[in-house]
Formats: sequence, structure tokens, C-alpha cells
Amino acid sequence: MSTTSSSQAIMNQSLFYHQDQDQDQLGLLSSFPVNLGFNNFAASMAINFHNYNNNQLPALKSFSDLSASSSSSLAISEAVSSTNNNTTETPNLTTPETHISFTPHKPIRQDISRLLSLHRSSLINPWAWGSEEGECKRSEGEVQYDRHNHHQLGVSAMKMKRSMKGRRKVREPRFCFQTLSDVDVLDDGYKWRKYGQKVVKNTHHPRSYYRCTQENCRVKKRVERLAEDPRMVITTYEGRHVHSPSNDLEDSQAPSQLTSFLW
DNA sequence: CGGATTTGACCCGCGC
DNA sequence: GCGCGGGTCAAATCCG
Ligand SMILES: [Zn+2]
Repeated sequence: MSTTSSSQAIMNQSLFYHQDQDQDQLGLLSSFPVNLGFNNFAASMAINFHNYNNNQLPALKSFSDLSASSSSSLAISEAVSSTNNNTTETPNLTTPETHISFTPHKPIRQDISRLLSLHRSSLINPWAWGSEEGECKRSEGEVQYDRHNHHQLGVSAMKMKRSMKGRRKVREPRFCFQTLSDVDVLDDGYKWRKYGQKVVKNTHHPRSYYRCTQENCRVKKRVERLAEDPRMVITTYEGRHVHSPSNDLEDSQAPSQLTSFLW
């Protein structure tokens, strides 16, 4: 019962469409434990939905209902991402996005708890991309190995990698949320290793790339902050953890089957 | 001394 | 084909 002093588990819910090669899949992602050592987080939170199709209305409807039940102001705006405007930038993000600003006007813990309760009431759809994920995992492992050798060996490895890459593009679900915080890395219960930093165009602040330190887990996240508001941090998660958060706060919030199932 | 971070180079998709 | 821009790698470095 070692409850961390200034940490709270925050559960978010995000819905996204995961487009398979033939048909679209509606994935329901939840159990978003965020561990924060400050109180500014309660100011504003925005959840960003990446969808690969245009008919995400039922999902949004459900979310809006959910949020409305928690007495919060919800603003849904369909727009193109600011980084992926119709100008010549970020060509691989041309998929339409839906920005959802979720601004609770009460302590966020209650909202989160309500969200969590609603979570439990609403059943989770089975993940249809679990098998695909395994497949992709194997492929990516080999790809990385090839790329590793490519730096020292040469072209054959690259050829092999290209053939494997042309097979299928690994499209892992990404969901991002922006918080108003002073620290850039939010302790979400997982251990992250920074593997890159890039200065994106039109943004004055660099973007950091993190990866889960677990070996078999390849969840990535990127952290950047808005140029207009340096206090706003956008954290984008990509992929799903194949393990439980190895941190010392876990049992306080009862991760139970929900977290183990979803993360 | 082991693991995380830094940081310049490299890869790769895509638009022109 | 070339250049651009974002993502990743990995040697060097830092840090506990
Ligand atoms: Zn992980």
C-alpha cells in the first residue's frame, strides 16, 4: 500500500479506428494511467483522436455522452492537425484527425473516477489487432536487426529490409493528449528511454522520442511542447504495452484486469 | 561501471 | 531524381 505521495492514476478513454488491410476496426483504448507530480494537470486536457476513416461519429457520440455525464465541458472540433496543414509538411500525417478538448471544471480525480467507472460498466471490445501486433513485432524485430547490420555491412541487408517493409506498413494506434505542465516527461508508470530528439519545422521547441525500456515492449512516445504555450506539453503514445507498468505505485489504484488487459 | 541521454548522421516516404 | 522533413540509430558522453 505504498501510495505515492504526489501521484495519481488518471484514466483516459480514447477511441480510434484501426484500419486493417480490408476493413476498419474500432478499437477502444482505455486505462491510461498517468502519474503526475503536480497539480497543473487538472487545468486542461485534450485528447487527440487519430482516425483513418471519416465516420467516427458513433464513437465520438459515445465519448461525448460519457464526458457529459461527468459534468465537464467537451468541445469537439474536426480539423486538420496544426502540424499537418495543407502546406508542405508532415506528409505522412494526412489522415484526418479529430481534436477533442476535454476541460473539466472540477477536480479531475472525480472525473477520472467516473470515467473509470463508466469504463467498467462499458465492456471492452476484443482487440482484433492483437495477432497483427505479434506479426508486426516479429517483422519489426528483424527489420531493426537488418538495419543494425546495414550500418556496418551493406546493401543486402537493406534490400531485405525493403522487401519486408513493402509488405505492410506497421500502423499502430496513436493517441495523444496535451497537458498543461511544467515538466516535459510525465511519469505514467512506465520506464522510458529517450532515443532521439528532433526539431520539427514550424515549432521552436524540439520533439523528444522515447521508447519503453522493456525488452519485448516497443511502445513509443513522443513529447513536444507548443511554441505558443511552452507550458503545454503534447504527449503522443504509439502502441500498446505488453506488460504491466513496472513502477512502485501500482496497487494503489488497482490496475487489476483492466490495466493488464489493455496495457 | 551500467544505464540513460545527447547528438549528428542516416533512412525513408513523399512532393516537386 | 532531388530535396525536404520527420523518425531512428548509435557512438560519445553523462550521471548515479
Ligand atoms: Zn512497455
